[in-house]
Amino acid sequence: MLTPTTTPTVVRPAAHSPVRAPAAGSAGLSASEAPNARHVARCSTCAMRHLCMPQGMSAEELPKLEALICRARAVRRGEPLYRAGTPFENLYAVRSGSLKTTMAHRDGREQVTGLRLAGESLGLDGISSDTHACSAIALEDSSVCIVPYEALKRLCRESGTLQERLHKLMGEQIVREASQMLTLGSLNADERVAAFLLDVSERNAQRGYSSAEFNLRMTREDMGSYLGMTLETVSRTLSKFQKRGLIDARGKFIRIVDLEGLRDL
Amino acid sequence: MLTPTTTPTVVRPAAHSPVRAPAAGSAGLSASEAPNARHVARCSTCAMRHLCMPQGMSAEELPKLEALICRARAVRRGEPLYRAGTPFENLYAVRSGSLKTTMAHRDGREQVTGLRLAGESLGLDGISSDTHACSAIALEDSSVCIVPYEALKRLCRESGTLQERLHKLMGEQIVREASQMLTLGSLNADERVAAFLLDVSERNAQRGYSSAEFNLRMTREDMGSYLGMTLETVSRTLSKFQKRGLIDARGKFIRIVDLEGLRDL
DNA sequence: CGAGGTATTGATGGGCATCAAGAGATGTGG
DNA sequence: CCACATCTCTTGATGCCCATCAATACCTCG
Repeated sequence: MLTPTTTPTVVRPAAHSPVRAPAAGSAGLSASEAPNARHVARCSTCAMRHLCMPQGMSAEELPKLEALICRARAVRRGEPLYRAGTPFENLYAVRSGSLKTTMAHRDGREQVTGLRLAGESLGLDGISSDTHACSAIALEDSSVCIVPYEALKRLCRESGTLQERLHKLMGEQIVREASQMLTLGSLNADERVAAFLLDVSERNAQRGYSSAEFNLRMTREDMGSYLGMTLETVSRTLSKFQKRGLIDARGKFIRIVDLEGLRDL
Repeated sequence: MLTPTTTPTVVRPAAHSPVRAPAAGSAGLSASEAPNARHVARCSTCAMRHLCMPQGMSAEELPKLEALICRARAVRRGEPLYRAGTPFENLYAVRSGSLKTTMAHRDGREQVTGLRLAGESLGLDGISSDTHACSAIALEDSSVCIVPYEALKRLCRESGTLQERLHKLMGEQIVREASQMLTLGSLNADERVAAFLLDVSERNAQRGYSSAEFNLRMTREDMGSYLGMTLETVSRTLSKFQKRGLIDARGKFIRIVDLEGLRDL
């Protein structure tokens, strides 16, 4: 359902990336992105039937689902997919690229509350009040699948499998956020940065990308904001990890050298 | 649905509370708790039809819903309603009393991740993996309504209203947790404590209790854990607020004197 | 190439953790 | 009902982690 039509077999090399991540895995799905059809593209070779409903959805339900989700939208780096305060209509799944979610305090202070990588879902923050509580900003030129919420809800009433998927998706976000509360509330700077790197690594692995190296498109400031610390402390911590031989960081490209070492912080 | 059969008109005086909170509001619902029927009690005078589905549920759907939810469970202070790692089967709604949710880090460090007051729901942390990610511990002798999740899911497919309610409930938790991430990541000690007091105050108001004064059954340590600081800092901060005339705190009983003052921190 | 955003590294100070001691609250058993 | 043990809270003294300020180097893109 909210698994997008992305290409988990290939680590998309970043424009201007100093180092290229090698391909990893091989799920045998062909890419389907149409980078030139900018704002609305059909997911024609949509791999949905493989990716979205792995656990048995009846044959008659499938076409409805595909009809629902087969729209895509491109978002340029720095641009919002949606803004806090705007009406909630759609859920999204990241097809390619990555986005950050941010939330603002009453006084205007803004904080990064989440990072969404290719294959992950987006927009659940709008369900509670029909208005988005967060903004979603592209960290690089990205593409998302659009899932109209009202239509999805209707489908969920017809398909228990789909309902189950949606519930799990929400449940996962609840647990992920609680876990981030732990990070922010209990860990020191080193532990926070390590936890973050391990989290991204693991999520990459889950989507079929490399768990050992990746391009983190967030700035140090974004990371700091997400981790409740300053960009300087993030930078210092990464340098320290580098000196200790835990990671190999060159700007936004990060290679994890000693996974266990990071876990043992 | 997950609004329990509680009595929002009366502030239940705490045993051993030095000060009694006055009654507030008057929704005209009679209390229905049976404190002696310890472990399983029928919510016989269940006020569900008033509280749970305020936004139009069809007459034929109601009986099913009542049949589903009409079980209660008592939890003694300090006892778990459920523990992290145990199988997920039910959602809960707090009928009376209050509970904290806690989550443990890999190394065993435990942190309070939430506070649930009478009228609030509990257990969503189990949906994602069929296993609870958090533990729920009673802060005082409490009573909860039990809502079997599988049965609820089935009902949600028959009733769009119910489906909507469940989605909103999950969405609200997602936003609430994101908001707590802001608190932990961006605010200093004073601001955190103020934000917490204001949050509890507002939630009390929403449920028909007093927003100006309440018994916070958490210890200073629980509060500190929830707010990412030490119990000493919590205590100092409350004392400081007291000196400034912002609150009147006597142990666990707290009266908010200057709401605006707290907001303006 | 040059400008603006981004990252690194150093020096300094403050906010909050930590350690400590004592007062108060709570629950129990005689 | 009181005495005692235990938990909880308050307040003080000290030190450390990380924010802040600052300067420079580095990317990245027009």
